[in-house]
Amino acid sequence: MGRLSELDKIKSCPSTYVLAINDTMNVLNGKWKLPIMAALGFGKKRFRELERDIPNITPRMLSKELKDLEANGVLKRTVHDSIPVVVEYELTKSGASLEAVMDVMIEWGLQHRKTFIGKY
Amino acid sequence: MGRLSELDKIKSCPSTYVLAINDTMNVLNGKWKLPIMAALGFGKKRFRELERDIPNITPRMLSKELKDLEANGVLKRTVHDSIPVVVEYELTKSGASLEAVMDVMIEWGLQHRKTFIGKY
DNA sequence: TATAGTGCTATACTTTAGTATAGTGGTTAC
DNA sequence: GTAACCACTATACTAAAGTATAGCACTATA
Repeated sequence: MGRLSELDKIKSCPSTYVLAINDTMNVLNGKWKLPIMAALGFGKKRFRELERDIPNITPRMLSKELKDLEANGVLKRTVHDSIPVVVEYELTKSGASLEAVMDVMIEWGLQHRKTFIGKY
Repeated sequence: MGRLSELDKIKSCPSTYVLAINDTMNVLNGKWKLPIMAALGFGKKRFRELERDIPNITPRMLSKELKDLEANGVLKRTVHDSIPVVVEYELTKSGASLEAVMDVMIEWGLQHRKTFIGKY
């Protein structure tokens, strides 16, 4: 109840909730963030692993997007001080919680494609 | 049950579900689509009304984004053949159903901002 | 008939996002 | 010692997204 009415309160003010939605969308913005998050959904991975798992991504973009995602607190970069160094990337709790958001996006996307292809 | 396992099946294949998520994100992509959808959340509006309600949008962008949104089937453009003509834009059923997706984005966005500001 | 509003479009430009290609400094395997 | 792998960075470019400014065809109002 308290939760629902809080959401309702926010939704009565577009400029506020547009900000909140933008916060969410910005985390996944661009061509490569989603594939990266998806690749990390199965567990921690190293830089070169990600580069191989995500077709056509360049190291430049991978590096940049990993930094963005880390800055947004949805993934964590760990440097193991072994020799040679091993660098691993994994989702944070916040990043993992994005899965719930992605789930509803998957459902809407599939539904939309169904009704859409039917019409046109 | 059938629904949940369908989602699970899709989620086991990243290339498929990344597509579905992209379908959803593309509908709201760019700087202006979300503000437009938000403005139409309260009911039908005319072109100039939208232009006034959305700060700093240019008619060029408004026109372009309205076309995109219409092409994506989330809003409908109606020309009333009165004199002078009145053009109205409103959400379709599909567009209105996006609200559920936006709701979870609002919740994640707010939660994320809370934990995030706490940390940095 | 001049002024203002509606619903746009056209042209030119800037800014941001993404690509292509090469290279660095370290490590290990042959 | 040279070839190859790791985790990137640097430079230069192209393409896409967004902005600025002006204008058009129409109607309504004074």
